[in-house]
Amino acid sequence: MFIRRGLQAASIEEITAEAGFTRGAFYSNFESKEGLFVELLQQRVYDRYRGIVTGTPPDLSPAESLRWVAEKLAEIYRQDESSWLFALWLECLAHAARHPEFRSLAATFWSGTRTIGTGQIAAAFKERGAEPPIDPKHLATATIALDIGLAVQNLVDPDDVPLEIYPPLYELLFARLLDGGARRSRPTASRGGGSTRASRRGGRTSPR
Amino acid sequence: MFIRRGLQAASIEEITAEAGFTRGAFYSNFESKEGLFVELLQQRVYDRYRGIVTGTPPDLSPAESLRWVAEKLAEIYRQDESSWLFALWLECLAHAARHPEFRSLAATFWSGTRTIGTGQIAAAFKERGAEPPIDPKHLATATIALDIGLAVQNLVDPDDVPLEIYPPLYELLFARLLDGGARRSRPTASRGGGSTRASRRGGRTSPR
DNA sequence: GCACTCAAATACGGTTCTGTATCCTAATAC
DNA sequence: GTATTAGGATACAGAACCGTATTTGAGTGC
Repeated sequence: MFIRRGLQAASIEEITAEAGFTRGAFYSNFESKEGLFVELLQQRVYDRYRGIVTGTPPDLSPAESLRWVAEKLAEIYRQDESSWLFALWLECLAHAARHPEFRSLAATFWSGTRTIGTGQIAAAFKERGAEPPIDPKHLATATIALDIGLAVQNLVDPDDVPLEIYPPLYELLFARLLDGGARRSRPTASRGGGSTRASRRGGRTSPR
Repeated sequence: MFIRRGLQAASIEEITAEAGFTRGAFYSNFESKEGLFVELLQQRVYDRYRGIVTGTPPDLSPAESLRWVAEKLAEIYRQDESSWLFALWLECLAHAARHPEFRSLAATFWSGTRTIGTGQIAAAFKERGAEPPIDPKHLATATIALDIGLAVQNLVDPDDVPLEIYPPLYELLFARLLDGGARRSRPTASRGGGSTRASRRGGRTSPR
């Protein structure tokens, strides 16, 4: 019902009716609508994310394991139709803006991804014997930020912000950075060869 | 009332009462709550943005005019306390996710910024006689995306994503790109000298 | 077989909001 | 000075929710 109607619009009445219960049953099991929402989100969404992150084979190289996670995520988005998650995610954020106690919940959307991203980026620099120009955690944050920002702009303006720009942008901003910025630039790289770590990520990594 | 209670939570009753009118008066002047919201947003927010963009002095260099816009925006955010805009903006997006007719409205948040950003970036490349590695519009989109994504992550997780990482990240991802990627990297650049175009933007450029 | 318990149903009282239909009144036209 | 009109107030009638207090009843222990 949250998916169908949204966090705010879904009423306790609707939810319980859909489940075949009454409102009285609800109040003897949950604190509030938000309480139910939190429990559901933990069970149905976060646990799957956690499973992916913790289930990454440990013997992969940084580039390979990043691709591994990206592909698992892409699987989820494909099978779930995915747009419902995006809507719910925005509603969750909007709620968090006015209800600070909700923020830590919303934060878990990305904290896991940020952690592994940080590790992978640090490893990639170490592998090349290079010094990161900035805290790898902040670089991981930036990759997530790009993902969020592109998804949002694509939602409201798909013509000006098509999803196709994901791979070349990741390639341009991050892969090149990891490579030390010394590679020769390809003038018309808009089609992105897809041979580097970033372009392999294939676009979406934020919940959508 | 939209600011105080939010787009969804604000009732027509509250709004009219606050304005010293009755609900009957409302319905003889507006189509719906959303209709009022759209009119208000246009008048109170977008017009100010438009004024800034169109009011940019035409004789500035690309770097200078970008900084000019950034400073004007920073002024607004400072004087308005600014967090109400962020909350409203998220609610607007959440609404747009479920009501496609709202998306074009939400899109105007960034279309103006994207347009001037595109022009500035193209000019910067031309000034240096370099070929953009990707459509400048997409680069402008990326700067906005970074801004959105960092703001969102900062909202829910200010400890892991402090606002201080804005300047060095812009410096690292965009300024360096504009400079052709040939500059010597400074190992501990987290304090970002602030001498380049991107770092001068000073952080926030998305509505917040 | 009886007492007990606990989850769920029922019933209640109340608030808030919506949208419309009708009435009022002050300004304007003529 | 009367007629017109349009914006706003009033009144109406219902719908949707909420949260709680009380009751029911199916299972459980003994």
